[in-house]
Amino acid sequence: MPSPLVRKLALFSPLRADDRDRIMSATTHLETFQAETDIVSQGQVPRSMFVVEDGMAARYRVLKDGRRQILTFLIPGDLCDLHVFLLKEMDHGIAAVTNTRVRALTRDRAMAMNFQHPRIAAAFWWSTLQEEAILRERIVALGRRSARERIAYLFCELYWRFEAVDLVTDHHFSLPLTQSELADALGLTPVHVNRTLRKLVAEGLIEKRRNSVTLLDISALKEVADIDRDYLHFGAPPVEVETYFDRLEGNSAGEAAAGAGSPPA
Amino acid sequence: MPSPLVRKLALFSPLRADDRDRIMSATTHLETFQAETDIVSQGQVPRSMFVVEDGMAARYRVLKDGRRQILTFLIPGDLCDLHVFLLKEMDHGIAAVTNTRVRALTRDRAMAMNFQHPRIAAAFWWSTLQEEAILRERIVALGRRSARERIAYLFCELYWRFEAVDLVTDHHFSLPLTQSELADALGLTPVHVNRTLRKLVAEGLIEKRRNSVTLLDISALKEVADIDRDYLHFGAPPVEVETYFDRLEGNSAGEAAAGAGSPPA
DNA sequence: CGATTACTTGAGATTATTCAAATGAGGTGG
DNA sequence: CCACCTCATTTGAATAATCTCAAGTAATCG
Repeated sequence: MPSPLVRKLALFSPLRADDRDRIMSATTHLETFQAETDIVSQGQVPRSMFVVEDGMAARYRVLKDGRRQILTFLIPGDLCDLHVFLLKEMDHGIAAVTNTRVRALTRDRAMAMNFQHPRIAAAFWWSTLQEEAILRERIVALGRRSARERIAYLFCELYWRFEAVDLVTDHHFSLPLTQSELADALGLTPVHVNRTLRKLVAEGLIEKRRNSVTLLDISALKEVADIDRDYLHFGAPPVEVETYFDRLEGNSAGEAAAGAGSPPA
Repeated sequence: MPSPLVRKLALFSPLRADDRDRIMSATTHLETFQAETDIVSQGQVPRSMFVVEDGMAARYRVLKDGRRQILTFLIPGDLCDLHVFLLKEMDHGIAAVTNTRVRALTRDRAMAMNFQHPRIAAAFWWSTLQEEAILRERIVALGRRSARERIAYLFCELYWRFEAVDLVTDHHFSLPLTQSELADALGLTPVHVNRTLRKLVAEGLIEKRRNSVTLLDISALKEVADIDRDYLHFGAPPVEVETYFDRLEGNSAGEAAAGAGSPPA
């Protein structure tokens, strides 16, 4: 049984078996966080990065007066704060939404993998880019989509992301979020989320149980939200990337970090 | 006269003189884009990445029915789509807001610099991380801040970013955005931007001319928006980063890409 | 079972939008 | 220099979306 991380990376990255093994063996340490607790706190200097094994977490920020905005949800397979070693402190927090298990990865090991194994660096980078694309889509949603469209959008996104790590069965996936949390993610009020949600239910587009959803009509939801799966950038990287790594390994297995600042073209 | 890129990188990155030279000499090709034209279009497969030399550009997405959301503004010194070589097509477009000059950087050169010079890779990465932080802050603004707070937030952000590349004099900087563009960035209507803007003017917090703003009372604006400069992550990286690179160069000037998957600790 | 938390529903208040029209600034050609 | 044009800004009034407050219902947990 491959970890969700490996499952997700397999969808896009130029990783090879040995790199996958490296990642696997660097992330053996499992840690569990109770629901509602911080995995990383805002302002903290993080000591390690991690991969979500199961459960669900959320990046969030709170304003002084208590208003909260959930920035992203982290689901199994998501790499988290790979990069953080370059920054001094977290500008947001990460909290477990449900009980969540994560695999920790120390700063040192992450840096070593990142700077010594180009294919791993590329995979890490792809992951960051997907995260960025997810943030952009959220901005579009909050800035220009109605409440109804926002819910449709978020459900589509989560559906596709869960699907990518094999956690969807028959259009149904686990979604342990309260309406209040949905509201904080979508820039709405819990009350308004409630009304809008149950309108979608009434129309037969979705089915909502306490800890899960079923998307009964995905193409209708896509239509409502005006969204397409492409922004998640699943799918193999461009061929040139593979070519590039082959060339890099071919001509410099032992000197990739040396000169050669100029390109072959 | 250093380019704005180098000026910006100097604020945080572990780059050394030789790396800076590499970047400079890889980005000699200047290109000009007229206002309102696309620098990169949505759906396009980008052939190169670039650095903004002067002018202003915006990442944006448009929905089928014409609603537009501006995601980020690109100002001089901003590195743009470093990463893009890993992805197949753009999920958004980048348009020049005013006449804008950019320095192009081919895919090959960018990949070479990124994978063969760890300090450059780190600088690129930092830049991506800052971009991500900017996106997060925008999400907080659109999701949980009022119109008034959003404008205050955006002006603070641009102020700090322009300041970082020495483009602020006496609390005053160039801002060639129409109220309509501001609206598309902030998830509001032009009309509402107008009213809110002139309230801020009336209160003496800002001064707005056709193509520029003066922030008359930044601490009041920060208060209004409940925002702090820290999220932009300007400032030197943590010491461990510098230590890491020293070690990396010390023990493997010519074999950084070889084995050594396990960390020293 | 009682306590707590999540969800549901209603009614009125707000914020921001839409539509429409007027004003102002900058540029162009005569 | 003026008449004219265009585009951005400003203002007004009516409307729609969403929020707030408040109360009630269902579900969960010890």
